[in-house]
Amino acid sequence: MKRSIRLSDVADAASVSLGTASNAFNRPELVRPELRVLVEAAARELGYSGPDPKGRLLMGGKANAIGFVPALEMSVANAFYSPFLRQFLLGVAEICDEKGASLMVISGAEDRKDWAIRNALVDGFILGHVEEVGLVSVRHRKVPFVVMDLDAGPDVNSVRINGRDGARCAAEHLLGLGHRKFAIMSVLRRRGDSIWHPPGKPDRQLVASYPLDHEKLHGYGEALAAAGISLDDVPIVESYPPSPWAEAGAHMLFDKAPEATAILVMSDKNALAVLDVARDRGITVPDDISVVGFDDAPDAANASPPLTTVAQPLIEKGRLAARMIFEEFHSRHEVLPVKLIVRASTAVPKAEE
Amino acid sequence: MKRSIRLSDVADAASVSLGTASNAFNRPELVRPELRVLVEAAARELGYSGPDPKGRLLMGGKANAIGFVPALEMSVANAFYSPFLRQFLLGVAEICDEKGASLMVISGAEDRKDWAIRNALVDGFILGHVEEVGLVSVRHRKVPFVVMDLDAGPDVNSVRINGRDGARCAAEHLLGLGHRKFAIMSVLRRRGDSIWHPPGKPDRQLVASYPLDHEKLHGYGEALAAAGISLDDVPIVESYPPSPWAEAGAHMLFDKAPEATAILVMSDKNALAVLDVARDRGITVPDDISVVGFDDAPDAANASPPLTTVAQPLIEKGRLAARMIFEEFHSRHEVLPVKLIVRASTAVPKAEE
DNA sequence: AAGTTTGTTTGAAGCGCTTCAAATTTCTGT
DNA sequence: ACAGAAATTTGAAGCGCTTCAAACAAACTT
Repeated sequence: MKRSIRLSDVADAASVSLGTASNAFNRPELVRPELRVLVEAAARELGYSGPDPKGRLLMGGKANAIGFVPALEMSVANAFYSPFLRQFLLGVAEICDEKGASLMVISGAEDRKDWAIRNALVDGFILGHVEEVGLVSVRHRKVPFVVMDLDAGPDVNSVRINGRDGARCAAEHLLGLGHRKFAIMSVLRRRGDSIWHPPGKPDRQLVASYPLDHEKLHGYGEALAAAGISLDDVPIVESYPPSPWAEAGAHMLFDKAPEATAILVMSDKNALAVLDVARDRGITVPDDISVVGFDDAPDAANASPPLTTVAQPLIEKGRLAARMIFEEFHSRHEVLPVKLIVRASTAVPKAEE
Repeated sequence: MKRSIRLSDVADAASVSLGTASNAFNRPELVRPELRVLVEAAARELGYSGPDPKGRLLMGGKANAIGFVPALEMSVANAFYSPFLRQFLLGVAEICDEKGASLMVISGAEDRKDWAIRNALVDGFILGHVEEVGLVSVRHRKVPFVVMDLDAGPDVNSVRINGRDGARCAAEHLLGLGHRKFAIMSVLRRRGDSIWHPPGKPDRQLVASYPLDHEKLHGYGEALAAAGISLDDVPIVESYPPSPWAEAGAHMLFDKAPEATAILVMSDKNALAVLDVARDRGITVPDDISVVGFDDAPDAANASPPLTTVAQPLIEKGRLAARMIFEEFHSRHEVLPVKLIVRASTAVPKAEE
């Protein structure tokens, strides 16, 4: 097959003009039936099977697909592996089905993500937890896009959850139970050893966390402040959630902050690791220590003990993001509410002995 | 923005030829540094940010993505919802990551699937459990593709599991335990009431099942035949796996074939429903009846009782399929082995009373 | 200084298709 | 049978970019 057959070949073979051949395929009602038959016959004869989408695309066509860009440190596989992303993408997929559009998970290791975004054949983007670099590339594409859990300026569509609120509720719940000694576990964004932030230093900064986690930190801080506790006096550990890093972080927590009676964790993945490590060390949850997570991951409810956590409407988040693309919203900012789900990993603190 | 800026505008502004401008972006080493800077300046000036992939594509470019086409009756959401597809796609995604390609889940309700395939901007296709119609469209695209669990002729790449083998093992396992009274539950492909195939009629045909399920049926038949039991004498029910259809099928089974001591189920989703219904009806598995599934879905191991099933290497299947696309295999047919996983849903039959 | 090389830039020819104004044919009504 | 309306068809102009042979320049040779 030296050169593939194209529409003009078919047109010639059927002795009609290129325009008519095109219509025969795309707007058959405009061409006389007998001619249409002629064109179809010629096409069959030549082994031609409908216009190549590549050509159509150029002439102002849509790709009929939207792209999802995973966070910088993630890959395509994460979309099918991470329960978090899966739920979110389920929501996105629902809307895609509704609109008849395909969903493309954009590949690309960190250094190629930029290239991938610039070259993806899609009509719009949903950006996972991007950092600046992704934003720059996607802006260049001049297609609608929306970012998740990030305020990237007033002109950038975004869908976020109210992390601050959720965190506040979580902390208030524990305070209400009587806890006064806390420790916080945040999410380290990239693979690496857990980072320890000892209490007592004012204005500590998280090292490599998602912007949303900074919000959560404020939320915790607010609630604690209202109870007269300064965030500065609470130890914080940042841990990369995959095993074994999360476990290492949990150990760090138990080792360096043995006095804490309650742990505020910013992700269920980390929280579940805390539960595991606690069990290994013979620490009973919630009798010895309370743990509250964030996200309400699918397995949080089945953990032992079932995890108290802050649920976020992942599917709804996905739906909303997708709608923003398809309906070409502008400067739209949605902040979704979260909800504290009390399960069995929290209880009143053990009486001082 | 009346008309978006294009490469030729930049070329003009920088007073260089279109070709040079193109090179400045794509093969900078070919153009003198000072000129390159000039072009870049002009681009920045005009707000132009790199060649539009649409243009590039036409000139023999790759889309840098492969497409996955879900079974006719499925949608994009299934890719993130069904544990089966998710595992499979995880394997596909791994290879995509390796190759730096994106993964597109092709949308399309039944009547638009054809259109979607013909217009998807991808370099190759992986076809879920397609029926003929998908095959026809994808063939037209003249790009590499591979079909799953289907022998679509010697010239069509395929990745399959050895369903016959798996089914045979499952049946042999039950025969080995001493079972002689069987019932079979197959997978109805489309939404609809369960279909009952009473025993005794020779040459019964499944109504709307996957080709793979026909293979499985043969496998069951082989094993039974070796034990002197004719497949014709085994009742069969076909059920659509989602709730509540599977449950209805299970009820049908218990109602119409109460004598069976063992149920051979062709999918874990259906098998889990059988387990549920049995519990509801006060039938104890495996004491009263044995159940064996197929696929080893993620929750099969956590069912109560844990389900005996035939595991298939889903991830590996995905990897293999993806590799076939990227490495442009021709006429390659891989048949992957399956493995019986004995758990607690099977036991020796209850002694006759 | 004429003849080679080597390094750059240009111009034009596509890639495969859609669109639309203008030209042509067919149909209506009388 | 004929003007005017309606239905079809045509031809040409792009869509935005890449490629490649040819043209040109500057740097070497002998």
